[in-house]
Amino acid sequence: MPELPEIETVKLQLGKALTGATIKSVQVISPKSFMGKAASAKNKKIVAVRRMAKVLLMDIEGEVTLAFHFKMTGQLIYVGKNIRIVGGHPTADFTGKLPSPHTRVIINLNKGTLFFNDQRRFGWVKVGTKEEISRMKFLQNLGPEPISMTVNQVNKVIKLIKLKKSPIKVVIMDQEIISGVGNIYANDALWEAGIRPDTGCAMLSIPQFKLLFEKLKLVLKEGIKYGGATAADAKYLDLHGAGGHYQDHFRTYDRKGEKCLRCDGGIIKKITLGGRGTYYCPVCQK
DNA sequence: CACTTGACCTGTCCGC
DNA sequence: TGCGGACAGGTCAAGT
Repeated sequence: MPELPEIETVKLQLGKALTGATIKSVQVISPKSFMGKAASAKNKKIVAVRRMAKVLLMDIEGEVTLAFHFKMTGQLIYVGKNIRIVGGHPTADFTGKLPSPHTRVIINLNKGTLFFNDQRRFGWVKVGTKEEISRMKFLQNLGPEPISMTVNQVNKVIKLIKLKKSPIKVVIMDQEIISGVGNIYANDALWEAGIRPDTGCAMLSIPQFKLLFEKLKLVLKEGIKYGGATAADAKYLDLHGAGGHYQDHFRTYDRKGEKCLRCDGGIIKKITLGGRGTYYCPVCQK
C-alpha cells in the first residue's frame, strides 16, 4: 500500500516532471475526496513538491499548497500533453484509459493532466494556504521518519516506546510515534530485526530497539530503491502508471505458508495485530 | 487517559 | 454456479 517509499517515488517523479508547470484548473469529480476551494489553485505555477510521511505536498504560487493522502488505493497519474498512455498494470485499476471509473480529482496543467484516482475513496486531496495545510492536526502530530532520524531522535523515541502497552508492531505503525511506516514495511523490518511482531515493548532491549530502527531505515530505503510495492491488493502505481518492484523483495508480507528466507524450517505465519494482517517467522523471530 | 475495536469504501477471493 | 462473507489496510472516531 502507499507508505513512505511509494509516496517518495511519486514525489521525486512529480518534482522532476512538473516543477514550473502551471495548474490551469482543478476539477472535482468526487466531492468526498476533496477539501478546500478548487479555484484557489487556478493559474498557479508549481513551485515545489514535498513529502511528509505518507502525505504528498505540492506548493504552488501564492503560498498555496495541495496535499494528497493516498490511504490505501490512491494514485496520482500524469499524462503529458502529447503522450498516449499504452498498456497498464495487471494488478492496478489503471488500464490505459483516463479518467478511469475511480478518478476523483483531475488537475489540468499547461503541459498535460494529473489524475487522482482512488478506488475506495479513503484518500483525499486538500487545497489551502501553505499555512493552513501545515497546521493540519495530522501533519503537526507526525513523529520523525525512520529514514532521517538522528541518534538523539532515536533515543527519544525509544524512551517513549518503552512505556507503550501495545505490541511493538502496532507501535511502529503509530504515525505519532514514528511516521511513514505502514503494514508492509513494518512486517519486513521486524523480520529483519528478528523480533516477533507481538512482542510487548517492555520486553525489548535497547540494542533490539536500535536494531529495529536500523532495519526500518533499511527496508524503507529499499522500498524507495525499487520504486515502491505493487502487490495483489496494493493499488499503488507511480506517477507514470507503472508498478513498483519492492514486492519481489518481500521478506514476510503476503508470504503466509511460504518458507522463511533466512532460517531452516521456518514457515511464515499470519496473525492479526491491531486489526491488521501480520506476518512473521515463528522460528527466527523471537 | 491508554489502548482496542469498528467504520469508512469498494473490489476480490474463498467456501459452502 | 451463485452468493454471502471475510479480507485488504491508513486513519479517525467510538467504545472499553
